[in-house]
Amino acid sequence: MSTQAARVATLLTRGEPGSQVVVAGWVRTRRDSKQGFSFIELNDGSCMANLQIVVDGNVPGFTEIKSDLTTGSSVHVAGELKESPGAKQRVELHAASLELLGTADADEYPLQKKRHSFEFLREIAHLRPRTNTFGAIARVRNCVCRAIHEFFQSRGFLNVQTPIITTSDCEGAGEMFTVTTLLHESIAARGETKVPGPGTAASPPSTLNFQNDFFGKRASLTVSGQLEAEIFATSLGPVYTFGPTFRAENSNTARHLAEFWMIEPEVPFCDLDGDMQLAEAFIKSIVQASLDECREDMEFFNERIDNTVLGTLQNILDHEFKRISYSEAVDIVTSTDRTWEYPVKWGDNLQAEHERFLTEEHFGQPIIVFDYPRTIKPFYMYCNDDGRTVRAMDVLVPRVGEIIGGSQREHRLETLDLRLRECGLDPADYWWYRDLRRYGSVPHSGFGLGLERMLLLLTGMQNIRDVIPFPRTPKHADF
RNA sequence: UCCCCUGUAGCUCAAUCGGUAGAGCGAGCGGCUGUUAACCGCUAGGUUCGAGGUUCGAGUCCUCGCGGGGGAGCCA
Repeated sequence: MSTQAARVATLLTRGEPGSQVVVAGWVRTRRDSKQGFSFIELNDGSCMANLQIVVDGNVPGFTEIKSDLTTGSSVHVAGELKESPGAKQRVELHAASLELLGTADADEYPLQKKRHSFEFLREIAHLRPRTNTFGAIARVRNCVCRAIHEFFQSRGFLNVQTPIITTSDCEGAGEMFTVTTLLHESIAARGETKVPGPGTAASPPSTLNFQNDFFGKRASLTVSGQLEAEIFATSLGPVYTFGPTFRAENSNTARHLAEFWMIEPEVPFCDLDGDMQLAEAFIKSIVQASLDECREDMEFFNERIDNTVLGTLQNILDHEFKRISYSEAVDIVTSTDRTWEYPVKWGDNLQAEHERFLTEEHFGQPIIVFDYPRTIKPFYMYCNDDGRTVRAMDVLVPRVGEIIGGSQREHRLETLDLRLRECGLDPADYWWYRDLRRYGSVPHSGFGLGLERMLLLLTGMQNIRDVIPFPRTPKHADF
């Protein structure tokens, strides 16, 4: 085991026939021949494809362990790489030695040599990365994360770490998870020594005095790093955050998670037009990187998950995102002869059915809707001169819907205070946010991209719970 | 949180009007084969999600609970 194993991906693409190599991974399937030799499909997660191992019956110890080389077992193999006479692979490994590292009882191992439903695999999230689909998702997700950093770093953006525990309420972003130690203290006060685990019927005190809490005031898990990102953007130039985000909404859909990852750029001296340009270039760069760097995985998604994926992505690369104002969007939706479950009028939120119609049918490509009514948007968005709209924008894409939400920020102190009060908020609570407007205020803009929604777009997967390794949703936080 | 659907073998699903529990895949065994979604034969595998109820009789009908899916709202 002292030898560093080669990766299957490297061997399949660049492995030299005749070279001595060592590999390690998990058996996907084994086929035995009458002559006593076997074919083993070995997967090590480095790529979709398996490496075919040919094991002759006279390999030391092979006949003894052969029956244990079942789907899911792990092995360490050394041998010579040879050109393969088979049509489906360029090279194969002829084993000189083969060591069984761990068995996987075929009667019990949940992953069979057959197709499983995603619902079933979600129940065995600790094993699903061993499947083709979830391996591909993990690799694409990794590629996307790298592409995101590269996009911003190459443009001089600074990566800023905004807090996960926060006492600022980014109004409009939804319910927050409270972070508290008061439960521990109340339990200690009752003379109990152990804190009940999740799911135990702990009875919290009827009233919580957060002045006695760890932070001396109510603290929560962040729903957005935007307000803090603005601090650095108005000091250091363009910045971006890339971190986990938490929403305690009781949302039970294929597009919502209680814990998800969000990327939030914030750019000083930038208006909404610049913000929209940045959003479009950003999405296109991620799409391009996935197609360039994960070709095999992307073709798998197109073949086995959703055969419109590659077409949709190419369409995204080939066209400018269509920009329409909220007012135009309402006009289009109301002037079509379709009947809507929820009729819209100016001032209403666009419903999912309207957004889908616009991006999937009417335009057939990603669109950016901008200048929304101020009454349906949060306090921090820049107020237009018309007195009734704010400089907000949503990027809508086919099948997924809203993938980016952003805005130009209100940088005029008087207008900000007006809006805070209009939204029923106390300007005093936002004293540091207001200071950014009192001292050297500048126009600035930003947006948030949901990483998992981006992955839905890229992979064609239907459920957001399947594009994050360990999904957290109401009633679900296993693994 | 609301509306609709659903829960049967390890997995995916059948089971007519309420009348003896079935198939495919997977697994085990055997056969065949430089194989590769392998193929052929045989075998095993069930508290039909749980608790009540209606009925001579419940997988099937009713009530409640729990789980899963789809849609909606909230949003990324």
